[in-house]
Amino acid sequence: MGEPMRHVGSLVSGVASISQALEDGRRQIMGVLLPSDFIGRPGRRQAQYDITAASEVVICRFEITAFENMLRVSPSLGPRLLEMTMDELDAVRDWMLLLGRKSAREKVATLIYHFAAKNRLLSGELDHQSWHFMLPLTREALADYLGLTIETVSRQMSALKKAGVIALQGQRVIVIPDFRLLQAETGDECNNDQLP
Amino acid sequence: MGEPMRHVGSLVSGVASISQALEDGRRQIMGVLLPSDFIGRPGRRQAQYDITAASEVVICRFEITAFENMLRVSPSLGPRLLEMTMDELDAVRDWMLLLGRKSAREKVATLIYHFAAKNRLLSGELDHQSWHFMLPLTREALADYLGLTIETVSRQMSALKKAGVIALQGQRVIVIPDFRLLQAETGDECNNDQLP
DNA sequence: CGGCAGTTTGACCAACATCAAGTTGGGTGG
DNA sequence: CCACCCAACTTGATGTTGGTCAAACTGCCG
Repeated sequence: MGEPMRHVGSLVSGVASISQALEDGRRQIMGVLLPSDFIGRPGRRQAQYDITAASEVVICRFEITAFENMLRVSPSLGPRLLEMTMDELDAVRDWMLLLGRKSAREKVATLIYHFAAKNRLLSGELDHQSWHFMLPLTREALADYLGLTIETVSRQMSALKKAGVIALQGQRVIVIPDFRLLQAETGDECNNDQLP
Repeated sequence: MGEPMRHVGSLVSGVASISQALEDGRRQIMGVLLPSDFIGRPGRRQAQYDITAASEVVICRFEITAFENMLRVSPSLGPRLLEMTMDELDAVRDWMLLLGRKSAREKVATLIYHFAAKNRLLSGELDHQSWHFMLPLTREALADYLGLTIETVSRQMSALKKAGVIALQGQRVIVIPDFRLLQAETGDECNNDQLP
């Protein structure tokens, strides 16, 4: 409610989250926005979700009407946006299985696995089994993304550390000695064995 | 895995669900398909989700390649599909808040509220405060949709009945004496007061 | 009149939340 | 450069919600 949305855009650098909250403060993050992700909804003038920066961000934004014109004129833009929207829909549907059916431990393992895999893919170093990267979210954001409390997230991270599945350098950097060990904790049993 | 998808389509009549499962049997329904809903994903040859009929259904289906040609040729089809996909994305994001942050009672109340509202809208009789309709899903499907067990769904239905928020006729027909009473149980506190 | 799938109810238990201290570590001012 | 500060995080004790296991109930169909 309040002023209408005037822009859509795309994230150029940094990390942000898209979330929704109940009046009593309960919050659910529905997605983490990374560079190249689209923000906003052409065809609608009313924001429904909160976009929150999780770091310094750069956003490339368009007047919403201008973007809608581009959409009408450029023949490649529509299919591209449809493709991105469908990818997002698939990602969000996968996350629903996590929210509705996974245990706290599986949730935390899955989240770490996802971020690690994305980082590894971007850097192109697929040959190493071990890996380390920086979590772009606070524990509170992690909790709101997983449908857990901060304390439960923290406890499960400690448990995974004790089990040797991950190691921590400081509070944000995570080391993964063996990807398959981590994958085994996600509950997916996905036989995507492209690892040696 | 297995044979590639050869068709996309749209639901003409009946009710179906789209779901995903873990190997140990845990299942999450990610959406309920009603007449006019689209099924499938142009641009992809691999089914990722299970579509399960919840009643007799009629489906209008297309060869996936034929549909992709229509998409290229017809100028109104792309935007239409984009609009539908974005609507679905919004619906699914709203459901994530339910899965991650709502109590069992709020989940059950929200689901009943949604089905009732949709039915009421379709029938056009917005003037009555009370309403009755038939739940199109078994308790098991309800549980898989809400991320709960059958038993918990059953208990919460009984609790709402005892509280006078709903009444049951048989096991599938639900009577709602006062919509606002039901809405108050959803946890949304949404001030959409278009009721008298 | 069974038979059986779907549902309800009860007793008990485990997982996660809540409440309450502690601990860590990065940034700031002295 | 050090000491302090404060937000973010961890850990522990306890409570509550929803899951599990088990038994009865309903109603539809043969």
